[in-house]
Amino acid sequence: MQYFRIAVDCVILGYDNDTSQLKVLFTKRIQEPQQGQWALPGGFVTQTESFEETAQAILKRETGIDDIYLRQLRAFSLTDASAENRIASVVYFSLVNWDTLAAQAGTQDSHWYPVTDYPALPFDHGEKVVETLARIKEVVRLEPIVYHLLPAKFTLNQLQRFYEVLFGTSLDNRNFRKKIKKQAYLEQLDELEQNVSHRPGHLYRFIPEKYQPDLTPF
Amino acid sequence: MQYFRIAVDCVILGYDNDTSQLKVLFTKRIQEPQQGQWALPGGFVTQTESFEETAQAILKRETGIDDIYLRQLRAFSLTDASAENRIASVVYFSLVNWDTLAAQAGTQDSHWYPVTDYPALPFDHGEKVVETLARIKEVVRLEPIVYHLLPAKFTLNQLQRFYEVLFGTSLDNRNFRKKIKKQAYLEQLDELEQNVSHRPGHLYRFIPEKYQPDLTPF
DNA sequence: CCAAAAGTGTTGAAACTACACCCATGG
DNA sequence: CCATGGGTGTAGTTTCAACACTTTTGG
Repeated sequence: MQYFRIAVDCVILGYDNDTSQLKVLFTKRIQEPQQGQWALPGGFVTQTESFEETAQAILKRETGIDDIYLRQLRAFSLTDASAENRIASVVYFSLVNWDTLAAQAGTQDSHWYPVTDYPALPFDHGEKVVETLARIKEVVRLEPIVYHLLPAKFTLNQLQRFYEVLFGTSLDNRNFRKKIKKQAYLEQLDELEQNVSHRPGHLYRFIPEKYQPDLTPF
Repeated sequence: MQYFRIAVDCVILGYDNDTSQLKVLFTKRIQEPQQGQWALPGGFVTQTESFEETAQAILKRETGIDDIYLRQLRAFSLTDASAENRIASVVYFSLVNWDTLAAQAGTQDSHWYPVTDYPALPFDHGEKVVETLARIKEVVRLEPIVYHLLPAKFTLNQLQRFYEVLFGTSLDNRNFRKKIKKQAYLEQLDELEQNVSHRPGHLYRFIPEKYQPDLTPF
């Protein structure tokens, strides 16, 4: 009978509103193999933890934040495989609000890379990042998870820019506004953007309770 | 450091065109715990296999079929947990063409239950079935995986009935036909349904190559 | 007053909903 | 000729795509 060690790898994504870039967090590996290389933050599942608890601990360690959107991508079987020391991994992805991050710049041992431009990763970590991004595009179309990546208050144009960055398209501003303003889960606030050197936009916020999944066949 | 055994559990779904029922395959557990109870077919991952290979072996064993649509749902951490003998599980779901099945009736040790009415399952198997069905509804809206469940040649009304069963709604026949006939991946054949005591329907088939995923933001 | 982004409306095309009757086959 | 399900069209409504100019603010 075969026994495995199980690692949890986290694809932690943040969105930098200022530069309109989606970023992913890597950490320097402190152990062999591949010591010193950038890789997905991860850790082994311990005796008493669920996978999700392991993931939460990794997120807390890497970002300092407790309450983070977290969702499993899937399990990968051939991570770092060798007959003697076989490791499986379970990948979680999480979306963090860049504004609430202390270490936006990264540290000695961790760095946020744009998802469009990051170093080669060891093992199957590259595949994990790519698959996560594909999955997020799917989920975004079904549920408004976008809001985990944006500040609590945002303008419609910031929201539009995010969609454009994620899908790599450009959207018609008027049509986008018409469509998004019909969503019940968006609320316009009586506040304006601050400290911008142009006409300030109205701020909106997301009301998760008002989101209802669409259960129609097509 | 904690070591795990990893099981693969398979949620195997088939669609019975005659009764318009979606069914799931259970097998009798041959070992303790819960010996003799109906449960998801499963098996442990061996030394040299990937999870997917394990799943394929289970499918072959249970259905006799090699080439089956197979997709990972996700990993579950607390399956059959005890501190001494901790087991993780990875759930795959697969969609089989009921027509090609030898043992549609089930055997002594395996049985197809309607997804609307099946016995209580041990461990977290019930949760796994429920989550699989929810996931399939999501995926069906994005990709035409429906076709794995239907016979190679089918009528539009059979297809409609399937959607109705899966989503538990009823669809307008004329509108359904208009919509589905626009899909490039459906081809009308020069053949009619056989052996029905009413006007026979035209047969259609699915052309997977013609399916293009929709990559638009909304 | 200039630069920069916010905000707004209309029109034609396409898609969606609702709805009722005739047709082909087997028994 | 009866029962059963197969197959079809239209009209009103809604949604969608395309498109350009005025407004507000900071500097």
